[in-house]
Amino acid sequence: MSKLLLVDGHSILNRAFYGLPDLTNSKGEHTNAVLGFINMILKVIEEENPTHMAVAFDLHAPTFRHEMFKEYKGTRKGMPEELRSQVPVMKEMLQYMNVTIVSREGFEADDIIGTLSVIGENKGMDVVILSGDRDLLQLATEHVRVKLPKTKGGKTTVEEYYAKDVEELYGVTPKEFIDMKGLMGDTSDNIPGVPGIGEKTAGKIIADYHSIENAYAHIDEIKPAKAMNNLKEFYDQAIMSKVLATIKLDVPVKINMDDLSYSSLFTDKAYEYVKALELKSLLKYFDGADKKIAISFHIDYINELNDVETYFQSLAKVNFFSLEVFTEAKELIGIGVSSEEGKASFIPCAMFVTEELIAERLINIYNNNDNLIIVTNDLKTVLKYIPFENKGRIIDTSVAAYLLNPLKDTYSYDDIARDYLGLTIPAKKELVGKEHLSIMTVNEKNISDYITYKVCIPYIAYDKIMDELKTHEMDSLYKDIELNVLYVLDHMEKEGIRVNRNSLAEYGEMLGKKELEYQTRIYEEAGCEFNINSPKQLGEILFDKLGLPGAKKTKTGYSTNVDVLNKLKNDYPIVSDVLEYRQVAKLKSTYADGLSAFISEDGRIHGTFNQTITATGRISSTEPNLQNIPMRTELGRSIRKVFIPKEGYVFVDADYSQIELRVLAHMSGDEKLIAAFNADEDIHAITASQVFGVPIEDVDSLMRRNAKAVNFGIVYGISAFGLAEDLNISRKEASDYIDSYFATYPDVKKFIDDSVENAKKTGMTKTMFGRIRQIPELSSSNFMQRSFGERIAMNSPIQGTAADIIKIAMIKVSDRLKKENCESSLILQIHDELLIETKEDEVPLVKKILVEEMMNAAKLSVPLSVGASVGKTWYEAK
DNA sequence: AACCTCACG
DNA sequence: ACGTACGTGAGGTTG
Repeated sequence: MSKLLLVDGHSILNRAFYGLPDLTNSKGEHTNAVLGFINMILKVIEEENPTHMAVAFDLHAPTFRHEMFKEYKGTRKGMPEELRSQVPVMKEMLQYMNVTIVSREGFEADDIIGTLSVIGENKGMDVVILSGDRDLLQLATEHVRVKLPKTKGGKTTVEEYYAKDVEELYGVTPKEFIDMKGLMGDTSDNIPGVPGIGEKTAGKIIADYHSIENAYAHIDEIKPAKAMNNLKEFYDQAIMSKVLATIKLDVPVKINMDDLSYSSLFTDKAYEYVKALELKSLLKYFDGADKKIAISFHIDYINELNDVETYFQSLAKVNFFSLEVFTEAKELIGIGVSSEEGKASFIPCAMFVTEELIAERLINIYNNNDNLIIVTNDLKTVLKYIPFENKGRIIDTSVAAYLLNPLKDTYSYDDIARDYLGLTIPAKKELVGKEHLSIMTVNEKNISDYITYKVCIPYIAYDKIMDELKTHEMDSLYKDIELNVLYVLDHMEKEGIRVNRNSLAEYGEMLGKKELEYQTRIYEEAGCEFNINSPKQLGEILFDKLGLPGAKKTKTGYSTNVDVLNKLKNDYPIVSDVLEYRQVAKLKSTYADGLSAFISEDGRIHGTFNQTITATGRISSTEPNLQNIPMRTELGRSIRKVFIPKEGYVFVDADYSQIELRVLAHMSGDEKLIAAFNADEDIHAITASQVFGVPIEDVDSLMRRNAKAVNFGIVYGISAFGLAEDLNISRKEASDYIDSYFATYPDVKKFIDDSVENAKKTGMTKTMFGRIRQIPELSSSNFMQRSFGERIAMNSPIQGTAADIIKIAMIKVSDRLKKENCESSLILQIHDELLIETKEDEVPLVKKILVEEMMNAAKLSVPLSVGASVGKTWYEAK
């Protein structure tokens, strides 16, 4: 079956332009729309496998009936030059890519697409139309499908419509859709329609009467009366609107379908042009073809114990190999090794080849060859099965790739291959999908491919990725901090934290009772039963049924968050009950019930600490999240009583005081802020005293509260709006606070200005220890996005440096515990806090180690203050 | 899957 | 005019 792909050129280019951040190459040419367009059609081509393809463009600048008009009409500035310049570039690129461009004097792209779709359909082809313009929905039939890409929150989803889908959505057929448009009009397309008839009424009328003409014939039946009268009066205008809205299907295109037959886009000429435009991310498609041929992948299975032993003997002689573990439900299925480009060996874990044997042999090999370097893409998981000692000779490519670009969601082998080798390798999901990975399935073609790629890619990518780290001056950050902290995290995960199961269950029951009490009261106060957990239902009860004031809207309905409810709670008992209910419901579901599901057989919770998630360099914690255990309210905080040390042990907990503000003082070099910290007093009070110019003893609680909010604001990337929101004051007042803050600490002002300026110049921020974070938002043409980028530029160096420092502290603490032969273990990190399960007789030593190593983790121009305390539960130790 | 809400630093 | 404080993860509802 042949398939015709028709692309609405201007419309898709337009979508790409507004959907992507501005992108310029070294010659200053804007290229985002071209890049987005190509990516879009590549994706569609991959999905659809068309046999024929054409792109339609309007011959002149788009006319009134075109989508693009909508976009630039809004600003009344015409098509932005950044986009205009990309139109001829795109056309040229398409020529090089063997894609036929169809344009015709006097006709719009819509009309050409409509005509071609009819021709294609008549020839018995499947037709796919790609456009950003909903008007093209009128072209949908049983065999013509319209694809509408939508960008929502940076992600592109594609809606697809056959005729029946249009009917389902609008209740009218695609042909009737034109009549509907004739009635409702379209201001952005200059289609007047009938006044007073909107989408709803139009849809209903056309659903009932199927055309404007027929509706007019039954004009007396039309409801509501307003619509009837207006249709009477504006009938001619309605008919004219219908004509305007109708896409022509009979353009004399003089195109032979054979001319549109699809062939590879990746021609030599296209390659040259892509290179000239510096569309780096596209080069892989051209390179990819070459490299795929250059590297052939192969896998061997080594099953028998004898062969395995022989293999390990040979492995002991090489100085470099990659290693991956393969597991199912936490059980080791086997290991994969590559010591030659593209060649993988798989050793299944079965019979005499036990997990222990594999681990023992590999550790031996590692320990007996000081020149050996092992590379893997997931070292922390490897360590769970093969507990290598940290000798600094095992490299984790995923952590390296994270340092090079911390903004990505995943750093799997396919990501590494794409980003560092320009290779397109199928992802695990494509190869394995939901299939079970097990000893039984490892020989299946798709699964053995998966194993091969996963094992081979780190081996091949190692050089490139280490080079990149050097180029970005992050080799020390990587080897001295990240690779070491990885072992600490591994240790923390293995240790876990002990939880008192019974106390946790009791805590949950207590919350359950409270939850029920509040629920009953709320139902009474509301006069009906409803789902309090549903913001939608709650909002309707509070603001519609009970008519409470202060309703704020979110995208989907009323906002019912704490800020809104807190303002109402004193006047309305139901609101304070809802707040209480929310609190206990949260504590019960997330913490009491949530945590108990994670308690292992050993009575401990072994969470995961993620090293490659955050944009700033912090660690994150999942399954469960042990970094957001309640603290701020007494009821919540009391859950910390169920976290207990093992027999003969206690907890020692230490945290940094105001580490981010101290980092700010150091990085900005602001004398006065540094002096404030050297005074070793309440920093918010001193700030208040300095900003408001009063002696510290005269600082009242309001002044301190304001100063504290400004301090936070500075760290978050100050904005008058945000501060005003937080303090519930006007923007003017907030702005005055900020001004006086900056007047007091001029070098802080200079520092954050420099941070933003530098980030705009380089596209990224850097921490004291060289950790980078790209900020694509900074080059956005969207004000909000750009402002967000600026705040990120202010915050990331500070939050990131603090993250670097605590990572250093973790390594130093952990090393020191080992050096002093302690049996105590670091078990949790909560951003500025470390928790050590401490053997009772080691308490004084552990306390000393924690405070010393945390304080000495970095040398700043202000002291790093650390507080430590001891307790029989986490609750007591805080 | 998207959204809201809320727990932590 | 734009309409948000920075960084996370999890549970619940809803479409």
